[in-house]
Amino acid sequence: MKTLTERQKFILALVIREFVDSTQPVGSKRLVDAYNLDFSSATIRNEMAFLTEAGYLQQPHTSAGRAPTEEGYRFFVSQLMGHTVLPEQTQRTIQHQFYQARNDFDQWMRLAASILARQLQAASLVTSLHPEHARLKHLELIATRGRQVLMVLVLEGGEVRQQMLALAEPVSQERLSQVASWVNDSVQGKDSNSINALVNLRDDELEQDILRLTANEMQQSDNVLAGEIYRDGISNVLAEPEFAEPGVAHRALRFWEQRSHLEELLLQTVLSPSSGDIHVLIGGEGTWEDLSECSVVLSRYGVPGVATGALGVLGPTRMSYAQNISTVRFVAGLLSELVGETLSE
Amino acid sequence: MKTLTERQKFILALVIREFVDSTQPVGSKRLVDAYNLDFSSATIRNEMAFLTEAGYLQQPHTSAGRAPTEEGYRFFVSQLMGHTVLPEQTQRTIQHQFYQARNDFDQWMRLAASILARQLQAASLVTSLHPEHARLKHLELIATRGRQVLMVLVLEGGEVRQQMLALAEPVSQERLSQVASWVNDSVQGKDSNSINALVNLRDDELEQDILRLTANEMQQSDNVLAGEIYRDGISNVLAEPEFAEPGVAHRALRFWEQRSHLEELLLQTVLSPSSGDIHVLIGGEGTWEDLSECSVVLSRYGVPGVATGALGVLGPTRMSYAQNISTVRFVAGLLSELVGETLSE
DNA sequence: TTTTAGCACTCTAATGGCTCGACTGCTAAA
DNA sequence: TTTAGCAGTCGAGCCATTAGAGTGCTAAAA
Repeated sequence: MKTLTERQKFILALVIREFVDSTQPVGSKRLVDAYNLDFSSATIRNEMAFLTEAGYLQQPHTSAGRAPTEEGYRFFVSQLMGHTVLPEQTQRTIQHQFYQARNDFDQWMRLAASILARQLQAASLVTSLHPEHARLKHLELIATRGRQVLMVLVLEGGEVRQQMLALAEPVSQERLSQVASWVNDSVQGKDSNSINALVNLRDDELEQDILRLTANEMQQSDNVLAGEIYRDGISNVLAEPEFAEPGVAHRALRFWEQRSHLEELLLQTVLSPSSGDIHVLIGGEGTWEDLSECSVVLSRYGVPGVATGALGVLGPTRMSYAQNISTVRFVAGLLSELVGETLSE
Repeated sequence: MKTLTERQKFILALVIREFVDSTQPVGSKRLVDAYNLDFSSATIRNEMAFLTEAGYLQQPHTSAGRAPTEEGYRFFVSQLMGHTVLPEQTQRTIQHQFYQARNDFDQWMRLAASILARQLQAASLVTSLHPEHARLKHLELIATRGRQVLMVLVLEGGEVRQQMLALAEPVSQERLSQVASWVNDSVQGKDSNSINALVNLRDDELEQDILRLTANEMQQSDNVLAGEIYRDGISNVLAEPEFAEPGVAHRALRFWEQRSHLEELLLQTVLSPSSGDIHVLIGGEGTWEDLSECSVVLSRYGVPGVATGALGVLGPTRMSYAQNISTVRFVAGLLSELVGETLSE
């Protein structure tokens, strides 16, 4: 990778800014005019030629202006952009919206998605909050028909899981309530391992079964992505000009719609062990074919080691990275605070 | 509305069928060739002219073939189509998929959406099952921080609601558990009205508060659309040729994404008191501007009077109505059976 | 050595004219 | 009542042309 002079960096940043604003490849003359530069268009042309050679800019065709390459965006994000902080006014607006919904615990994530989508005119994604290690708060067993039993687990932190069980033989509601009551008395606050360890200490077969199934369900709940993934604002993205071609739009939408794709994306970025602060994926990064025209900004939120989740936005590669990153960072921070207040007892 | 001869009905049905298959306006000659008709193209032309006059067909321009009008589709669906039953093989495929997920109670709706989307290459929608009149099964109160309390309600039928409360003053977890335990003993199986009636019989302020809040939350739960709306397969729809124009695609997507729009749509069709069997909305029906190129097939499912929900598909107006309607009907029936088995005790 | 004015060149997007072909509606005969 | 035949219509596709934006290069100016 060649090193750039200060002026080259400056021009690269300008080109990106202008391209993001105008949607059009930017030419040397236009750039000089738009920003009242002290250089002539010929100088800009020379620098642009260099930046193109270095792989940071590209030309759609010979007689067109320059557009940033993915590499160009990456350089911009990592070296040029710096830390932007959200304007006070915007911060207050967002805080206010959360304040209004402070009681609707299970609506926070939906709200976060809605705010991100509206604020950034992008598609947003928020996973539900997930305890790192599930602990049982309460168990409920509800007889339905014959051997069918509905099991409801309330976990510490408020997450709820339900599962339909088919027992070996029919059991009365009274018997079920007895078992549930015993389980609630003896294993409250325990995690799946401790519960599993209890199984062999009991003689009663039904109790054993229930303990086993409870532990199993809680193990499943330990999967970071077991909960809901809230999405919003995808129509914002498809309104962008780069998605006018039906093929591009269709690929992006297909990706976004498929939960498994999103899970993979999250696991390989913010949910990976080596996860840093904020992840920025530019143009699919070679791995996500369907996202070739898109960029993704992701962040983790919550209380590390206790309960966390992930959130982020997807937009065209030609997005305002400074704005997107600072907004995602701010919302993640805000949500983390709210969650922290709720969890710390 | 003019009455049609048998032959005119026959030709209308053929034009619709051919148009649905080919995506192209169909001409008289093509129709004769494709179906080996016993009339000449001139005869077809005369009949087509009549059908156009009557408002069932339209020409994009003078020298083009005919395409069905929305009125034409409506006539077809209500008079011509008849009752199609899903092929045995398809029925078994679908049943099999449900059988495999029979224990994942809360996954049924998601699965139903997925099946509808895949089977019909359309966008699908399934609301979560909703009890007509919520009854309390279990209440859990969890102290979090200071005056904050997480309230979890488990309703009969398995629905779960959680809400963050801010009490007048801090209360210990023991006290909360006492109150919860008392509530569980005394109001189990009661609906919101009965619970509200209890409030004034108690002296304890905390108990009164909790009762009030519980009743309030259950009333909210009585709203038919309080639960989740699962969606799938919207990318299938945007792949259809009529959505190649970005404007059309964007409008449809914007509608589909906005929960409030879907709620309104459902309330005015399958959830309205006068609801019949299956609802078919063709081309927005003048009410839904954004759905001008779309049709929607909706059905209610569940056990009437006990717990119900709605499901359906959205596709281009040029859809195979017979196939869509019969599939929606079948899946709704299947889901109703499953739900019925689970609920009847 | 760096910057800039000037110029020849390139390529797209837009425009207009042309043809081809798929339809139609109408008329007159079967 | 049906059909063969025919004149007429209109969009899609295919040039050729043009206007305009932008480039790279060269040689002069700073």
